[in-house]
Amino acid sequence: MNTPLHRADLEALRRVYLFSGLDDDEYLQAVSHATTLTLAPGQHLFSQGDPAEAFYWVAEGVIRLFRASPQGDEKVIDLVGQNRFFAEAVLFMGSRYPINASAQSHARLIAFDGNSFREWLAQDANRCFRLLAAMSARMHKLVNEIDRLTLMKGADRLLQYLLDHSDPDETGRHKVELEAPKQVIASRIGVKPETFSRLLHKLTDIGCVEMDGTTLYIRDPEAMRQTRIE
Amino acid sequence: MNTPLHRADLEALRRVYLFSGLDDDEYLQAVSHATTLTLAPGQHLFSQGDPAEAFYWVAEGVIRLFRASPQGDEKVIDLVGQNRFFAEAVLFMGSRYPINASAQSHARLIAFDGNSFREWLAQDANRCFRLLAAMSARMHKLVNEIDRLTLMKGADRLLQYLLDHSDPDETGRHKVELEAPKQVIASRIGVKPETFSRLLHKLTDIGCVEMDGTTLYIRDPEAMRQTRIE
DNA sequence: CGTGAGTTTGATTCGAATCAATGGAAGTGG
DNA sequence: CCACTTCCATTGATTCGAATCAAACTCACG
Repeated sequence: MNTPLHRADLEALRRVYLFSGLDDDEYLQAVSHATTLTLAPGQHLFSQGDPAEAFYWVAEGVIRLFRASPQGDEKVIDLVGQNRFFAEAVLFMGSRYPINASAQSHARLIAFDGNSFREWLAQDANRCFRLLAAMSARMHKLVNEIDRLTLMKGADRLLQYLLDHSDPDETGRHKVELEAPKQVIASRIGVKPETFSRLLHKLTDIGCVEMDGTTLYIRDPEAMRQTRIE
Repeated sequence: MNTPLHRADLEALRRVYLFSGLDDDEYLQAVSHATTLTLAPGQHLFSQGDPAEAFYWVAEGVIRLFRASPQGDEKVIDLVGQNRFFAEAVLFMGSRYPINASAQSHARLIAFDGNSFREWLAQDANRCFRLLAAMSARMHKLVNEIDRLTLMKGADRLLQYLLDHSDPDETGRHKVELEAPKQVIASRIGVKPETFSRLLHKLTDIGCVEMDGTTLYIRDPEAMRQTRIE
């Protein structure tokens, strides 16, 4: 289902770093080959090894990026929410996606055709610089991820994840809306669902966290940021 | 210790992807702000959080890139050997190195000044494309790394590492020269030294691998590539 | 209501870390 | 050249975190 871009998406996209500060011409040229597509919850977008012909921006919903092992286990590499790009790095690589992507929820995506976008980039080194910066940030995140997987225990990774995803709400408490079912978050932080459940309970027992269905509240984020769980 | 580039390095650098296919002018301009520096074994190059003013190419030796935990443990992210770049992604980021770098052995590096190099890049989108490609490849490697850390057991990661670093030698056997002390390789694949030792023995017991001090021989790489250790 | 996916809880197993000690190999200095 | 230190690798005993296996429980949905 490919259609032109909605008005609202055009405006939102223009504010993201990759496109900010462009004049009208430049911008319209950049998005001229972009199309909207809609995914149902669970719908598959691309698989590891598929030829990479486009990259994406999430206008609405959550996309699950994951690797699958030969045994059928899957490891969620990232959950990509609103206003974020994914798979943009692939445009300069072996031309194959290194991961799988599925819609975690109902989602609306903006797809950028790879060839057209490369042409657009090639016209101006400044445009490339934006992309380079975005990719650097992405790499930095991946290194952090490796670091956490090796240097931290499950409980620490969970806490870290919660802190990274918390927002102060009306009452001043720090709220975390889980962006996916718990088993998916579990895979994201690198533990099994059962372990995830237990870890979460440990955190509530200690008093770090209050749980209320799919939303959590963190008691004292600042104090916690240094904390190690024992 | 900063000195101009050696003749041999100039020629070798010219053959690497980032610079290949440039005319003399372009190339000389690219390396005009590059300097040679020499590190003694164990010498520190930069720390996580240091302002990033340069990136590097390894002319000789091995550089250890690593993260350190507050507890003092360190995780080796990568061992960068001859003819490879590192820290190039940082030029477009927060201007701080996200990792530590030390010389694992005696090493000769070519340092590229960040500002000058960015200027050089800015002159031509094609130059940026080379860098984008290099960074994509790097990201792909990081994703693989995460995948292995979460989806595979220690023995599998070790085997994988050995396969990735094996070369067929004169006799047709597949040889692996360990690029660093075993404890460092251990950290690289994400296990403790003691575990590394035990895993290596398990592999030799099974008959996958022959060990001879710092060099290893893999019996049947092709068969092994699919293998899971149980 | 039933059905089934997602979550929780409990008992058990397993992989790897930890703690502790021994065994080289390389390098230093008298 | 040998004693001595030091770093690195190995080996064994034990502990610990997390996976696995198995079973209940919850709750949204047809």
